[in-house]
Amino acid sequence: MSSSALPYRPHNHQACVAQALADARTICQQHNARLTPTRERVLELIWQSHKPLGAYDVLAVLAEDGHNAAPPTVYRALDFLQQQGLVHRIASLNAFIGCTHAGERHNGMFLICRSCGNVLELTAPGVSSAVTRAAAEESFQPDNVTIEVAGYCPRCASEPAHDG
Amino acid sequence: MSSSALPYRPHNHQACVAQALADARTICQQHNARLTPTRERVLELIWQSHKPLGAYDVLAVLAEDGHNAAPPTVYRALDFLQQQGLVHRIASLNAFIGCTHAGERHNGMFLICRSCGNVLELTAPGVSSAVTRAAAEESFQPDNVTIEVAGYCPRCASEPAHDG
DNA sequence: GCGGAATTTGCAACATTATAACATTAGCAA
DNA sequence: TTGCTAATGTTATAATGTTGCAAATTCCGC
Repeated sequence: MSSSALPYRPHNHQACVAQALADARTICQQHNARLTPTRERVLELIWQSHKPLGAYDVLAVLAEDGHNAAPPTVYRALDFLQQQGLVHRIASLNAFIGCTHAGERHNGMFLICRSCGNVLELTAPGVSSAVTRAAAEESFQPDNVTIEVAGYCPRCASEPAHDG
Repeated sequence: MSSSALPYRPHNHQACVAQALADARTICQQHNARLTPTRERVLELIWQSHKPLGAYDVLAVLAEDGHNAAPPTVYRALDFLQQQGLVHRIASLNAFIGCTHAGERHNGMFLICRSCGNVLELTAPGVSSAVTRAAAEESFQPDNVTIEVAGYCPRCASEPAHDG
């Protein structure tokens, strides 16, 4: 269900998407949640690259599909997908990305490349525990942790701007 | 220039603001940056509580002041203040808060109370180093790190909704 | 002080992101 | 079928953020 540093290496992205959709079906079934055609299509679009996609980008593609959709359609689908743990919202970009750890209990951390735009989601236990510890020192009860790191991915750090 | 867990305890907030403004003047002088009246006023407004303030909230108060301001005025002032390290933007809230570690080299981490809305900024070396390490493992060059923890502050965790 | 360059602000319009409110339809079970 | 709930459609609007250009202010060398 996962692999590491995927976005930075060439890979069979078709398979990547197919796997994500298959996982999503399984997960929704387990949750007794309905992965309707609209929701599935939105998930597919989000997964079309490892770059986060804005809600209105999704909307535009739905329009091309011939689907006469309005913003609430997209936001509702995205809300649903987030609740099922299938996509994440990147707060610093107002955009959404497919979760590469769907179904796993995880605390994501996102590495966002300023140059190519790809985002890598990591499970970083060391970071999570450090955050929990720091919060505990202030007697703060964490509920949701957002960690987003903007910078340069290995490829872009050496040569500029890739599209992978 | 700092103290710990300030927002959660009663304190002389007048002095808190005055100190922040005094620090800001010093810092801007050191940077050869101009803390103009508008910028100073915006900083003061941001500091009026330990709750983050939206750009349009600032705008509304400026309007009450009789200042005929438009959005760019506020955003420009906020950009300036961010560049000087005097305020932080909380991405998950689209709002701004005064920096409690202005002038210090720091990597902030924000504890955001879902109940009272107060935000505590921490310097968390353990967290920073864990993030840096995790990024390094992926050969990623971090540039800017966002860490925002939503949850419940000590006061609200016991009894509901304070205003401090 | 004076004049030119650079910074800052005013202002109007616009772009982007997100939500509210209410009507309609689809899925499903008694 | 009937009736309930979840999901979607539809319209309008709210909230957040930006662009571009003109006017004013400030800085700085003279």
